[in-house]
Amino acid sequence: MTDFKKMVETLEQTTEKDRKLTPKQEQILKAAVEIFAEKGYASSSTSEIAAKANVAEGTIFRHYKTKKELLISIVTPFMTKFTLPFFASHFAHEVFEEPPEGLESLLRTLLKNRFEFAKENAPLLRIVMQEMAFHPELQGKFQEVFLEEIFPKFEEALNQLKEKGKLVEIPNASIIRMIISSVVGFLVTRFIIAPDLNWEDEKEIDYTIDFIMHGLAKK
Amino acid sequence: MTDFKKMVETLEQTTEKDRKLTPKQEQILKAAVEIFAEKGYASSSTSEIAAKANVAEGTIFRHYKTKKELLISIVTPFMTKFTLPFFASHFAHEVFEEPPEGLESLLRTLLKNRFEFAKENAPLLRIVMQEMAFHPELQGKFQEVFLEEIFPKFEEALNQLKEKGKLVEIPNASIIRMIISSVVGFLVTRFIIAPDLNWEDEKEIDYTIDFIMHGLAKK
DNA sequence: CTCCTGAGTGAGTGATTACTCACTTTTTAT
DNA sequence: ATAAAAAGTGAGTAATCACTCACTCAGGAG
Repeated sequence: MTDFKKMVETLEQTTEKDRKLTPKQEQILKAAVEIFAEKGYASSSTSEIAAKANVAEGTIFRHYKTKKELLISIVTPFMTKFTLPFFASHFAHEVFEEPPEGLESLLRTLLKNRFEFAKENAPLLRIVMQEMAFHPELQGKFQEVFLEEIFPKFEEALNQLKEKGKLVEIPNASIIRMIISSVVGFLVTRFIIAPDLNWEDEKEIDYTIDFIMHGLAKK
Repeated sequence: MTDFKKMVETLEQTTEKDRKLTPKQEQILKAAVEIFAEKGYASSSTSEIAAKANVAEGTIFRHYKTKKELLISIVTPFMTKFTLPFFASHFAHEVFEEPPEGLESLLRTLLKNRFEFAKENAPLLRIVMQEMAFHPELQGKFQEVFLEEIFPKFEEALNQLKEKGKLVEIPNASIIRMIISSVVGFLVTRFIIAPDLNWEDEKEIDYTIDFIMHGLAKK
């Protein structure tokens, strides 16, 4: 009985992973996210993070062996959550229903989900885009999550649409690149480059979807 | 006669600006570009740059007062050259001729130019994209060059096309965002994210142009 | 109560940093 | 040929960096 209980606890720990955080630990993560986003990882000092978190510098290294480990434990859960919607049941199957707007509803779901997520996690988005280039560990996570999970699902959906003659006949990789360029280009402009403009989000989302739809429609 | 000669020389100096570089100075710039691109500005040390350039560390500071000044004198000419084609005579006027393919030829010229430029300056492209976020001085240059020069010319061209009924009726800012997202998305994927793939450049350029053209065509 | 473990601390450490400066060498002007 | 200016040098410096360590403290188990 106690064994079973422990088993459950262990299971919860491994699935929830980063729950059960000390208050100070949360303060550290919050401060680190803000400072990393503002000045970049390399220009942020652990002493500054400690100060902003109202914590002794040693406390940081009690929980994270190195500064880089702190970065990774910030970025990894973000990347995992970002990809979750792609495994939501209706993503891959949405394509099969409602033939006329198969791609459109797929895109709309995708874009609206990612929009809300980016809105609530703009600093994290910034950190990921900035630091990806320099940390092989992050590139590894990205590959794991994008190339091996998202890309294949995406490709499967595109093949279905091509068979129905709804899509231009160009390589899937090119199509995916164009979709992601448009989506990321919008999100980055909206939340990183010019977050203070007076954005009409609903309209911009519609424009972006129309652009992609017409750009990819069978001629 | 000598006065006239001096005048010409002065004129050449001010127009050519950063010519007449010492050999060592060129070595410094070359090494700095490589190291900045590889590890990022903040993680690059002046001592490492000096070593790679086969130069004493003091020599760097003889020519550039600070490390940041070195970065700026690398990035600024790049940004200036990148915008030059937008003032080439046939860019703004191209729209007026050959009504049927006004936008297409405009895009093709734009993309092919920028493609070749990015190809020859991939490390610089990387540095600009990475460091823009953290250095207000670079953001200022960008604003100067993009918002006050490129954007207006772009808008003018788009308005002409709209009058001819060739373009969707959505805000110019959105159209420009979509075009640039597609172009930059292609260049970044091609030269920064996955430069080692077997790219069929000609085809990808065509796909990208077709995508933009159909995405923006009047419905 | 005692013992133990994990959280929290902050002064201390060696390495590295951007930058300086007194000096030598090279280039240029006359 | 000579002087002045510019280019180049490398040891030296103060500041800052990520990280360590001996320690205190709180609280749960026995």
